[in-house]
Amino acid sequence: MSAEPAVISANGARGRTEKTREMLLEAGVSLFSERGYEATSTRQIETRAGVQRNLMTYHFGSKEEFWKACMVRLNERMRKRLAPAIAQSKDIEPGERIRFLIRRYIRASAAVPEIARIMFDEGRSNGWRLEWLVDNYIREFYDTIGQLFEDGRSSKAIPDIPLINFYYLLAAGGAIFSMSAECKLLTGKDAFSEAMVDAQANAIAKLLTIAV
Amino acid sequence: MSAEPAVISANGARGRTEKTREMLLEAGVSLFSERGYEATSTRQIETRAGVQRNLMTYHFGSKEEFWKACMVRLNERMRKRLAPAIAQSKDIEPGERIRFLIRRYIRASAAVPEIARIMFDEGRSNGWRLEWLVDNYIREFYDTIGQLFEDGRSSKAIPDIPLINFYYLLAAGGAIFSMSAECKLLTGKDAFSEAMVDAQANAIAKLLTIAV
DNA sequence: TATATTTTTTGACAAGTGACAAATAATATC
DNA sequence: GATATTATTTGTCACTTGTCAAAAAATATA
Repeated sequence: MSAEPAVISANGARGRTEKTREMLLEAGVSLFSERGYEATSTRQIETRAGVQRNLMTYHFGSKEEFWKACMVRLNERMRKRLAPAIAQSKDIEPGERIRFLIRRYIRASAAVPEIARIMFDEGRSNGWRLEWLVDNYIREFYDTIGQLFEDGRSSKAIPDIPLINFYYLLAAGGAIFSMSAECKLLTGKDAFSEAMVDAQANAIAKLLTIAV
Repeated sequence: MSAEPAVISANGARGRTEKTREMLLEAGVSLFSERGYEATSTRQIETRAGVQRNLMTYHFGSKEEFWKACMVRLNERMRKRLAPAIAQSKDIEPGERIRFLIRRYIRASAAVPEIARIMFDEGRSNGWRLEWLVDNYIREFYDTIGQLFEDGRSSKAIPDIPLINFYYLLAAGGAIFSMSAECKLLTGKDAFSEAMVDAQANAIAKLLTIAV
């Protein structure tokens, strides 16, 4: 009754701290994507996380730093979904490859709709958040899409439109999931249902590629 | 020096009041679309409008009613751009008609980018604003698109994808203008330049229709 | 067990929020 | 010109915001 409690305490302590941070990050990701940065208060985040007031400041220093931590987490979540798709795509013949990747990207957009929401939000006006997002993630993503675009163009798999428009159409492919509340109210349909995600993935893949 | 000032005063009075409302509405439209409803304060609106504090409450009753007035104004602005396009389209042969309307719609989205911004913003989560927008404008717009979609399908001018996906792709066609700040930072290009608006209109029209 | 460290809890703050009400100024009506 | 109406200006309210600081509790280290 001396060694074991010590170990349990040690894990319990780290576990408690970790859980607090975890709950806060999860609440932050959903609230920032639902309401935007300015419209989300630290107290709202703490309340949804089910933790005490001021724990966000303690664990992350400031609302600004906390937001960045949320973005890191979101991006990691997206990366984990896209990485295997990219790996798998290597074995697919060039013609079908783009279509496959677009479908997987749309599916990922549905699985992590918070990213598109935040991009639509932050992309509107300049500021430290947009700058941070572009510097840390968006630029790299854009370059990746650019590479894929060139490959697709040279293998005649992508229609003749400029990269920029292709990129923003791809990004906009997640709009239906971003606007899931409107979609439900307008059409009565759940944007996240398997059928709907499938339909959207197929529609975007069909439109953004040339049939063989 | 008695008759003239009276007339000027009379016009000046109504003119002054009208100008206050005008300045407020213009400030509201831009601020609501830039930052969203919750993140925009009445004092910010009044400051940008260049009018005194509390004049928004006086002229519109509350922030909520003021927001609705801003939405009416925005919708009117969009309607004025789309109405002539629809009238013109009657003379165009069915095959080319959809393409023409899509191009005009995208151009209108560029001319009034605030609408798409607010839709991306409010479409995310339920609330009185989304409900109001759907009831007053979005539902009607969706039905109009639905009509056009059916016409386009029966004349084989639109690819075989469901209406919902077609609709959200069309709506998202304005994303590049919504995210003009990101676009500029990412690509260095102005999303509102004539060349870019043209490219986007052509790209969406090309992808969402079947070439003859 | 005693002590040091980390985490949680509570208290407080200056600044900002939307809204109400009253005082003042400007304009319309007679 | 006198009076009524409308518009603007100023004052204030209760509430929320992000953050700092200190007290309290929990855990780690010795």
